[in-house]
Amino acid sequence: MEPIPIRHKIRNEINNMLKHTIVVNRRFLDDEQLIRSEQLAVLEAIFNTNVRDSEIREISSHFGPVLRGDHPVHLALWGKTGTGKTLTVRYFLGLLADMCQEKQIALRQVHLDLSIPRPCFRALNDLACLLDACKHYKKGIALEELILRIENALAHYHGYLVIFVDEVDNVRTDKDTFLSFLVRRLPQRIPGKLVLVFASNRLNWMDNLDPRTRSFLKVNELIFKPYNALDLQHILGIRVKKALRPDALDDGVLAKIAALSSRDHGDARQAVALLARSASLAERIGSKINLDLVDQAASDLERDRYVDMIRTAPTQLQATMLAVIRAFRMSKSDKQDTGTVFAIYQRFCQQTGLRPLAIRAFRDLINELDMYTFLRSRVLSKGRHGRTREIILDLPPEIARRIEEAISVNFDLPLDRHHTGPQRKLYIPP
DNA sequence: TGTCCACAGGAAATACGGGGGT
DNA sequence: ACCCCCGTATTTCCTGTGGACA
Repeated sequence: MEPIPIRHKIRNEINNMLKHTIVVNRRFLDDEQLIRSEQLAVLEAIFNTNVRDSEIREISSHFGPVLRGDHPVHLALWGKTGTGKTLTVRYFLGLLADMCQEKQIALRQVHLDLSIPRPCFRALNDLACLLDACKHYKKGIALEELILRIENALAHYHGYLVIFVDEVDNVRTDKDTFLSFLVRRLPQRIPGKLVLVFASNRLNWMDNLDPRTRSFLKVNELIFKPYNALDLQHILGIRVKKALRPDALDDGVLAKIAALSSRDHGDARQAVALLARSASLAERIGSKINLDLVDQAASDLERDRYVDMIRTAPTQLQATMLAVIRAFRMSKSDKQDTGTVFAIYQRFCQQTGLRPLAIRAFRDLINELDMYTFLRSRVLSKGRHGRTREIILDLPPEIARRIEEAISVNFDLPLDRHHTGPQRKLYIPP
């Protein structure tokens, strides 16, 4: 007698869900799941609404001379994340490669993606891999050796070589070495025609560069403006058409998503993510996507961003964050200083067996948390009572609680008492 | 006016572990 | 197997400092 009602229940449940299906084709809400041709189709649809028209025209005229056999100067692109630099350039370079092939012009293009920060060494290593010059090394090989291998790999190539350096300013240690190699040394050592394309999200990334490199660097600059609400509406509209049922949206939902996204970043990827999240919330409660759901989705996304970040962060950074949270919980004051938080951190280390860091390193961790907006801090002098960094935690309590949870889970696991493992930098989701 | 607190944060030194060369 | 080099994380050492208080 038991199984039948359950079967009914399940059947009802599923039917109910199907009835409320909003997402017809989920893949179009997530670029990662699209195959290349679909990505290009979406991209072309976007370009066809004239959204990145002027930028494409500029890039075309920059590279046009290649088809005549001329050698264009380098190109520097500036624009915030999610303004389509990467996609536009890759799309364009793919097209250019095709055209060159038709005309029997040798052109090789590589995409050096530095979207996660890495030191000069890693960056060069990646480049070497892209050029099939060597395998991936972790350490232990001299920079000079890497450079020689890259040069050797290109020693007999006479055509064009376009290197698209994505997010240049993510080269942390020794950006000068990296760029001076690309800009000054490489062109002189290889017979091919080198064209560099730099993309960056800081306008002034060239300012604090070795002056010798800068004077060597002849570039054409191009700025990608953040998408405005209207552009975003176009972009979202295309996704909606491909992914959702036609009547799934309330009036004004698209406009609201576009407005929210353009207000605080103008990032198309985040706008699409917000749409996707709203859709899945709507599906769960079986309604259309309405304005309230958009708000809720926005706050969910923010929460997830923090929690994901802290979960993938190095152990010591997690411990620091936990110490900060505990400090606030214990004192009820809305301000804390480095000393007190450090004491709490040390006690925490004692309890869990984590090897405590010295105060100097701890201060750097606090700064890192500040950078990623887990907290706010500023140096403050209290006269006789010394000077300290005042720490303010202004995360919504709900988010703070989730963060604490995520960290605690991590520390419940048995710990390596002599943990001295290398500290990874915080992973920033693209 | 000078003192002195309680740190900030730069620089140099050290520790560490991977990896090539032999 | 051994040595040495390298990049990176962390420590040690150090100088600097805004302003309340005497």
